[in-house]
Amino acid sequence: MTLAQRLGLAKTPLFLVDGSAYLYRGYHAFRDIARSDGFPTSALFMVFRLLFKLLKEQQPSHLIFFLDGKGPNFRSTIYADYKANREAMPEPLARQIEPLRQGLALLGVPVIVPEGAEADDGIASLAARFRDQMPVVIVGADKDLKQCLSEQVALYDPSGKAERLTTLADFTADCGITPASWPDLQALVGDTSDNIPGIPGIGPKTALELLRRLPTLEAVREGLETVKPTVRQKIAPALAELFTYRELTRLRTDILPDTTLSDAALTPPDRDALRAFLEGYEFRTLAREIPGSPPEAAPKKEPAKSAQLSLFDAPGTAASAPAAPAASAPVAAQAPPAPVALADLPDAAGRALALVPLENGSSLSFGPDEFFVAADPPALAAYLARAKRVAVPSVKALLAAHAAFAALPLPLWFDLGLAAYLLNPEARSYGFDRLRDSLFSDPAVDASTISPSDCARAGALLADTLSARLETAGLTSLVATLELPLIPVLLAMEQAGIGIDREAFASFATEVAGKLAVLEADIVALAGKPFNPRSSQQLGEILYTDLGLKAHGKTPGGAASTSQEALERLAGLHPLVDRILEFRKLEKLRSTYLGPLPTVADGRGRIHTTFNNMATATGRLSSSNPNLQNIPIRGEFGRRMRDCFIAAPGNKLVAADYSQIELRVLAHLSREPALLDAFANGADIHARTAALLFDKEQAAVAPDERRQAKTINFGLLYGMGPQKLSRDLGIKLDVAKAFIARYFERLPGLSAFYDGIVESAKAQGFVTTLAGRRRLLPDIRSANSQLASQARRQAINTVVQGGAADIIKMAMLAAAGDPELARGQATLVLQIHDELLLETPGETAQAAGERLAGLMAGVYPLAVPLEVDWGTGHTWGEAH
DNA sequence: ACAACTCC
DNA sequence: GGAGTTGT
Repeated sequence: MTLAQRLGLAKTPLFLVDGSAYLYRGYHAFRDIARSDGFPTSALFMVFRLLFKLLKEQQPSHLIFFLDGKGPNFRSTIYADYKANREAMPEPLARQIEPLRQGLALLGVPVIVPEGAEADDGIASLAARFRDQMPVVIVGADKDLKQCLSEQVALYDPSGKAERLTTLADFTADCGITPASWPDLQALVGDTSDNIPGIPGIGPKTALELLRRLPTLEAVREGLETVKPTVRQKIAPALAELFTYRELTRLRTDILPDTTLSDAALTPPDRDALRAFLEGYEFRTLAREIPGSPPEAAPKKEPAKSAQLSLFDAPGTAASAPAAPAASAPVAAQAPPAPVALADLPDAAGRALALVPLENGSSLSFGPDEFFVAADPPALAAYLARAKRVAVPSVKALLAAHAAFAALPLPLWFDLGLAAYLLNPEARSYGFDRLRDSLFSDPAVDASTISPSDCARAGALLADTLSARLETAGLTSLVATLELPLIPVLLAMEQAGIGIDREAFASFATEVAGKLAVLEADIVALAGKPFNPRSSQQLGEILYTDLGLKAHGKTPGGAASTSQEALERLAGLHPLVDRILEFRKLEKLRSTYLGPLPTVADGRGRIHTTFNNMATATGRLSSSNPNLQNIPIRGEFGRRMRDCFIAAPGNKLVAADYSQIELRVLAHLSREPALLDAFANGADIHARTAALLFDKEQAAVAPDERRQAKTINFGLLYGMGPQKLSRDLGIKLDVAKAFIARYFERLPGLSAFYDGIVESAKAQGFVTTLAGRRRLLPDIRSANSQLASQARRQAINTVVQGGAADIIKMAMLAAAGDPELARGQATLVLQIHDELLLETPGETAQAAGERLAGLMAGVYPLAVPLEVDWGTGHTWGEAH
């Protein structure tokens, strides 16, 4: 049944397709789809499959495919943060745009790219303009499109398994407000994907309740006195911003003034060219759907369906010439590399900006991967060696680009990204472009003398600005003694990599795959109908709708949760539940570790991660591509997994980890006598806490009491709230509250320490760690109690987690610079927050372990001893 | 983009 | 509390 029939329309509607949305969705959903030569085709596949479905089922006469306009649009001029946390279009997706335009031209589908606006704005404008001439169906899934709904305009999302048709009636029944109030709703609730904060503490429920009575922000402002005080308090201070947010969400209805209905008319496709195009991207099933295609031997998928495929014969049948493919001008032309120049050369006048264009006229660029267009790195390095200071976006990236730079003395470098990170470790990114732009919007900086395109001068100004700020913030020595020296160490670790045992991986993977196949068959049989157990959505439907099980908790998105925690509460109620839990465990193992890791190993069977030193708010490192900091260790498969990581032949691995480093940092900072005493005497800290909490001798503590104390001890590092504790422990909220109260009563030093942190954070606006690292926490002064207590938890966690991060970074420096370890040819290979992994010739392994443990334990004197557990072995599992 | 899972 | 990766 066509949509026209379902909607009771007399005419075939005009279809307006939110193309950009489907490109991204296809790109994300089928990341792995690519042509056999590796060219990514995921988004193309999604779009053409969608269009074929539409053309086939709906037989439209008019349809427009919209893409987002390039570059900044009017929204960023209203609000600088708009979509600020959205990255540029990923390169594999960008490469599909030109082919997409060609294919659409062959298909006869008109494409519109609204200039300075987004696809949604074009859709809203044309829907409003044409809806009186013919009914409109918007094809898309973006929730903001809901504001376009009217009697003549419906919203349709055919992608995915369950297609969705939303009409005005559906919307009204659902929300109880008119579509025109949608932007007002979003302004209140916020939208993370558009970086619209909304009002903290106001969710969809509160906002809808409000808007049903007062349907616009204006009405809310007028009737503010009638709003109940708890809500009013949250809204009142942000009233002005709310209007800005609404403008961002509100789609424009006044653009594309010159577009007429005839621009939306489909033209007949060039079937042969289209078929060749689809085959060229290896979309063989799609190609075969085009009438006149050779039936092809084997596949029995859709035998005689081509009879329905009159779609391509739509309105005027004549096989007229296809519209010319979009100009084949280089759409994806890369932005020209920013010319750079950041060396402060000694000069009579003080300094001259360097120029860095070299003899051959090439220049340095600041791309994350490529620093050189054509420059000769050794020549450049020699040139830079004459400088007093060289500022670069990322020293680590530069050193990684060519070994020649490693010869330059470390103090020469000024790392712009690192400086910006240390000044505010919560900013989104520290790329040069972002930093440069920030200069021009910073009221404290006079950037009037430089032009935005002059990267050389911008870079130098940035270096001056950041360096002065580091000084003011007391961060200079952190850079000089810890963060900068760590950079070559991290790079060396990345380059060393860690070996894997390919055979161990293979046999483990085979075993897991076998178990998964059995489980999946079982699961589907138990469910009674085919479904994908990887999909939480489908699983929720089976569990909570079909089987009628009771859901425990919801996801932030409002759906019934199928999380491990929720599922474990259902254990025993249905055999499906246990299998799903088992399936999830194995599937995670397969998809995250067993499958991908062997494929990223180099020719010598070693995996090289990237350690990011500007990623976390607390000063920890992070690891990515692949992440080697979350390799399983617990559970029945942990050991086996770590046994897949091995030393090179003749070598051994040494694993050394700090015991309870965060609790020790806490003991040190708080000087709480009970903690100091426990650690000084090598006591079991959790048992000791339990003894204190339950008023008994440590020897009399029951295992469950120890477990509870352990949960509290950990919760405490995270700033702990009674809610989370009661959930984790499975106890009532007031019991948890009483528990916490008693805890602080017995450990008064902690209580005082926490108060002190919060007080100083309030006074200064930031907290600092052992090494002087800082984190800004403006929210700690917020009148919004939710925000304030979140900031309070972050304050506590940052000094503890960040302090531990400082210590292990010092240990890494000590290990990397230690002559004894160097003599034994021991090299660092991994850091996992409280653990260091070293690879060393078998003969020196024992000595290296002892040495490493000694260095780690002695690197920073705390009020309690730092204990280090260590071991060696051929595999990582063994070394533990 | 979200939900789920891994680690410390 | 802090991360990264996978799947849909």
